[in-house]
Amino acid sequence: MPKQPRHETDPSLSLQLSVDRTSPVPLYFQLSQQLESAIERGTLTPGSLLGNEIALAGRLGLSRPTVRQAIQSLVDKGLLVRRRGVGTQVVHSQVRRPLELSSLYDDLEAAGQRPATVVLNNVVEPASAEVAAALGVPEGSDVQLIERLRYAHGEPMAHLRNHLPAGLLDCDTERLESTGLYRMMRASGITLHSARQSVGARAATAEEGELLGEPAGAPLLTMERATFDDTGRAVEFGSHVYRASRYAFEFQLLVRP
Amino acid sequence: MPKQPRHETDPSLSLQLSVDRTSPVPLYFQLSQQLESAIERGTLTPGSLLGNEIALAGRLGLSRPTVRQAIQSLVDKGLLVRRRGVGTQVVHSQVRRPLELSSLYDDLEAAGQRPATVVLNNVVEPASAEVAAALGVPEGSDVQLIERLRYAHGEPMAHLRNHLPAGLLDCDTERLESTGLYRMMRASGITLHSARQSVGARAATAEEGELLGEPAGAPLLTMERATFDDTGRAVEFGSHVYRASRYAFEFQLLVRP
DNA sequence: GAGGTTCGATTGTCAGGACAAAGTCTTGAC
DNA sequence: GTCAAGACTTTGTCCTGACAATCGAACCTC
Repeated sequence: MPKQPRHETDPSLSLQLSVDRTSPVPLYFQLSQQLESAIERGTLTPGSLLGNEIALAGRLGLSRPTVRQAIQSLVDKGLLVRRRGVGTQVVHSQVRRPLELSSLYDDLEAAGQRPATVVLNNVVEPASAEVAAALGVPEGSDVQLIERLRYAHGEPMAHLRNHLPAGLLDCDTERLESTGLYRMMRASGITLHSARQSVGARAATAEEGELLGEPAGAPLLTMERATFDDTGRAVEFGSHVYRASRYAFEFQLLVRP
Repeated sequence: MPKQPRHETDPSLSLQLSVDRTSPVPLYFQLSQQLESAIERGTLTPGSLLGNEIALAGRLGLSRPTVRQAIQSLVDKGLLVRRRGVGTQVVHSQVRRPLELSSLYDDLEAAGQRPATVVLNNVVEPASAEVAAALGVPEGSDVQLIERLRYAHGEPMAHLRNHLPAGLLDCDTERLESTGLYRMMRASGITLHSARQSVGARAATAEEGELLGEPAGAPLLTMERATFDDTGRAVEFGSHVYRASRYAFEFQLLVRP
């Protein structure tokens, strides 16, 4: 019986990889996008080895650091795994997205559930102690309160209470009913950086039950979230409750190596 | 009035940065750790500019790529922000840890709450349809079931049900009561890679209430989690319930740029 | 045949240089 | 005084080259 060669045929050979040096898009990014779409498309099958970096660089006319940068970005996304002395492998799938700072609106829309919003309240009020601490503003100073009810498929889904520093955003009620809060922030030039979240559960009060169409005492999923931009300024503090019978948080997370 | 110079005094000058070239620890890692601890310690204050990369490299006797690699790792952690033409700034705090795949045991221990575990069940049984799908094994094949009650400060905290592929881990009951499941996995050479989680809420059944010291119908926080190693193999599927009155998930997350 | 050893393959780390792109600041024109 | 153009600073991208660390497999010894 003939010996098997150590490596199967390099799958990246038949991959039609190429880069455009006249494009303003960085070369490493062009490469990482092509690899990522090849993985999603299934051209690069899970478990298969990517050819070694030096050969890949030579074939594409790139330097090894550039190729490494492209591969590294996919490793960070959890799509590839590198092993010294072995090579770079496509992860055996199961990876979707590693938990973004997503708005409920975007999530529902992406899931094909037509989201709808009713603004219950949109006023400026003095900050309570809790809100002031979360936003890093003086207690009693002006903050914007936005209170919304979010529907999916015509059914109430969540009760959202957000506090924003006053004047940060033009909180037009009509726009709030047609899109998500984060989308409005990004559109107005705020670059979101990080968020601190707390997810818990508690029983519904009579009022909450009324709003959400659940009996009093029904279990609710709660989330509190403070969001910060890249200067460290708090841009939003939210206290939300979700109907546990209709909603759960789903997310993927990666182990940092 | 005299003009202010553009830059305040470079804070990294008084930082006692140094690298040990005889150490097996990579140079970029030594540097990033020193910077990180300086940030945590408060020596590098939020908002302050790090000296430019080239000067920093020269001062430390390193090359610029090495310094960049160190800085980049902290940017990925959310501790630093780079701006072209401006410099690298320490993020205005608020960042702790960007959500790890942590075990409840480690979390409780880190919080100073002495965790304790009682193993209720530790048997091999045939996989149900749900478990088989989550673990990627045939329905009815052997899987290990571990059922535990986790205490903190002597109070019941959570009811943990885990299913593992049979034979993956030596599930010694005594070790299970003295440490966490993930720690056991890592110790036996399994490299955790990613997990898919779902967090929700529901009312406690009578049995659950009994176990956890809550009345029937009390709100419980639920988590289901499938964990995968770097070959894509499912190594664990857990269905856990937490007392909502005593536990909430807290985590930080970063916006991927 | 079993076990340790050597060796090739592959990624990890590091250096040094060059130019491009973007933001800030100063200078100058109006 | 205001606005625009240009100089300067800083990070972003890319290249070439070199050696170290680690893994897997083939090889050799016992």
